[in-house]
Amino acid sequence: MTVPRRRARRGSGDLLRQDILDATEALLVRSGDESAVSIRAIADAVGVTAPAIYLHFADKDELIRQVCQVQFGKLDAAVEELLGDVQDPLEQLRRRGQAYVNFGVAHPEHYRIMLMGKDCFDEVDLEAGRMPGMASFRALVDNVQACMDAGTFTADDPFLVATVLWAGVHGLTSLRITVPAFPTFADADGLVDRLLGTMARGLAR
Amino acid sequence: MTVPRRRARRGSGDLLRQDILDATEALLVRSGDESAVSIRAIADAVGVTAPAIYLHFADKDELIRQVCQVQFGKLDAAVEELLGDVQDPLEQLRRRGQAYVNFGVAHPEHYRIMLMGKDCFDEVDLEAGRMPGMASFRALVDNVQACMDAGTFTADDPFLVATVLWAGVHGLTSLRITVPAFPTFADADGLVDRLLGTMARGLAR
DNA sequence: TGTACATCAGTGAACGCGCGTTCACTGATGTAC
DNA sequence: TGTACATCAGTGAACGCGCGTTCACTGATGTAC
Repeated sequence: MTVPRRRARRGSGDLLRQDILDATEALLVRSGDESAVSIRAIADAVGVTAPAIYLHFADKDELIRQVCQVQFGKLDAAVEELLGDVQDPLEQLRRRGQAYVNFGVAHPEHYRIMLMGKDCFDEVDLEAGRMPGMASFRALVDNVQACMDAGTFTADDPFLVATVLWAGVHGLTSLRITVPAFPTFADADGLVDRLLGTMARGLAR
Repeated sequence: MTVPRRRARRGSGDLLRQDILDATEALLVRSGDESAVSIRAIADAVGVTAPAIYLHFADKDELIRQVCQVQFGKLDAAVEELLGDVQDPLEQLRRRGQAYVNFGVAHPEHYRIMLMGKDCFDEVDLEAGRMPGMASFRALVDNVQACMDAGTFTADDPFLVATVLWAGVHGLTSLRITVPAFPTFADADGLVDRLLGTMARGLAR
């Protein structure tokens, strides 16, 4: 254990809970993948023994899932922030894509867990339509709709169009994560623009 | 061990080698992911004890890598086969995309290992430009070039354009693998066509 | 045709390891009288 | 103000497990004489 932790005051047990979440995220960032992040390593990073984790989370799965949800929130925030006060819906779309890819490449391990792993989504959540990241997707759908309303895109099912756009941007993100050495990935930003430009042109009226 | 194996004749040790490769692939298909496929499970499936594996492969990594390479070959073959004798380069491109996605969705675990895992590519291979699947990508580049030559696409760097197309198709493939329950994935084939149609239109002259 | 011997495919048992999780416990903290 | 007690955050040791890998070996197969 790096440095043992002082015990929390009574009724303040939840402080540790937050620290566990933070430490788990930090370990995921550093060590790479989920299976490399053990309960013992997390406990050690927090300055506590392994069983203490179970005072705050039912099991490892629940802990990891919570971390994922937080990450989806951060992705959302990153995208919205880069949008700034841009009004043009097409430019919004472009920025959305850029922010998405940038986030994924900057947090490859989180992106992996969120969208490239197994059991990314709780079955219960899925069935109930409460998929994490769904809010973000809905914002994309609205953006596509705005492009159609503005006459920039041909009128079409915005949900389907958004899926296609998402696929493209996700494809670029995940390939940059798994095959970073691929030659054309050198000019990364250019590639996103190119992808979105191509798609926008294909969707244009 | 399900059913013990008869020992190979002298000089025929390589028979087991092939059986090990096959069994590993089969286990990957069934059980899902790499870490779930253990040396012991492989040996058991072949009808042999675990140490026997090491007579044919230096370690687990090498075994898995070999399986991956075989899979890349199969993906290649699947794509080329669906091409048939189509001449129109744009239609070729469309079929290429369809075959790619179909292969990925039909062999999700292999696709995972090939293009969604960590350490997909041997560093040595990468540095030498001998990336598995590179042959397949080059064929895509040629196809794009053909589209340009035919005047279907605007003249451009075919390598970059191929990257963008790959990203799109890979995105769709991998999302269908990780988030199969996503609503718009119901009409799977339609989605590939839509994606490729949009991109083709965006690249058109 | 028979026998001694080298080869080599494969075995059986064990190694050390790290994992998630459990369980009985300790001891600091706060509360009641 | 002091003391007994309940609470609860966290500990220490251990559980069983499956993993990749090693190592000394066995015994069938082929070969030389």
